[in-house]
Amino acid sequence: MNVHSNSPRVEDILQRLRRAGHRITPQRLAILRAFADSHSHPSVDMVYAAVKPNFPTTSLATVYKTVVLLKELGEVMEIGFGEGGNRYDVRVPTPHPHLVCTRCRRILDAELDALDHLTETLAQSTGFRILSHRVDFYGICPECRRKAAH
Amino acid sequence: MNVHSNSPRVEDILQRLRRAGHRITPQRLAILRAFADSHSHPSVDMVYAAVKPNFPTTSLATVYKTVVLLKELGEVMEIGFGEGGNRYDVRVPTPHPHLVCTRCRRILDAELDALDHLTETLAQSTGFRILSHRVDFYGICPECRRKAAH
DNA sequence: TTATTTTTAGATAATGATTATTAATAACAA
DNA sequence: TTGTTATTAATAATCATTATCTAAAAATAA
Ligand SMILES: [Mn+2]
Ligand SMILES: [Mn+2]
Ligand SMILES: [Zn+2]
Ligand SMILES: [Zn+2]
Repeated sequence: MNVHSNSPRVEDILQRLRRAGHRITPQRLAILRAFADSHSHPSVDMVYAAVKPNFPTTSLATVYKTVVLLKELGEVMEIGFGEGGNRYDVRVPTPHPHLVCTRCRRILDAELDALDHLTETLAQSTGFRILSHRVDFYGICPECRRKAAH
Repeated sequence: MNVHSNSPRVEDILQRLRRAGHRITPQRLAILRAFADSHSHPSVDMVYAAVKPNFPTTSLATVYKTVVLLKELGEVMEIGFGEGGNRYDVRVPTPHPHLVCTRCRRILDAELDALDHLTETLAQSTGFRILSHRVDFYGICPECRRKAAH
């Protein structure tokens, strides 16, 4: 496999991994690529399934440990869901709103320019020091709506 | 104990429990009151701890089963948190924004009049049929800020 | 009331995603 | 190439929640 076939995002992370003294193993590279390639905020299982064909001996525990490492370095954001496992965003690892389709389980990024201003207003009115947020909208995505309209 | 010492909210729920053919047991009453009395969106463990002194034989499983029942009837809203267990809102069992203090773990209701309009705008621009939401702001509450400023 | 039926409580086992453990392996500096 | 040591893979442990099962309690019938 061509060593230059990585996205800029993957190259960035690889550099910071090396700088922090971590080793670049084939497993890590494959897991990292799987995370970065996905646009649907994958779960650990989804990444595991994507890596398995190329690295059949890969352990699920290794995927989990890579997630912990990437979280520590701030390179992945965990989106917690009780049921059916957490989801991850390696492309944009900072808090931002999401649209969650409850039918196909896809998760899309949402644009909400008003959010920052809203947060500031809330902080002023409540006295809270707001440091982060979790903003999810649940519903049915356009594709699932089209399918449902037989 | 006076049978009329319940809040209107508790009375409402009791009526609907009876109407649905469920029995009002002392355990259920105690658990229900503990949920309704709390302003901090308690966890199952917190409710269990509140009930234990009055009903020492109460089982944790009974608290969990009461939660399931109340969820089915739409009388409690579950707020999922991966770490340390879920939290519950019996006072306002419909989606609304929350302020979560990451220091003392308290959860407060937040007023966000702009949210409905925001949701509609987002639905229009994305084609999603938005049915629900989860809006949490994480930070340090005023009391914890005061304590931190020794 | 007493008997019969159904619901619920309490104890505890099972579940499932995640984390911890540990011996074997391999990345990488010298 | 070799040695050091991080990492892997397999698997056990964890922990909140759910399921199971029996006894007790409550509703219902007789
Ligand atoms: Mn995202
Ligand atoms: Mn609330
Ligand atoms: Zn969909
Ligand atoms: Zn606080």
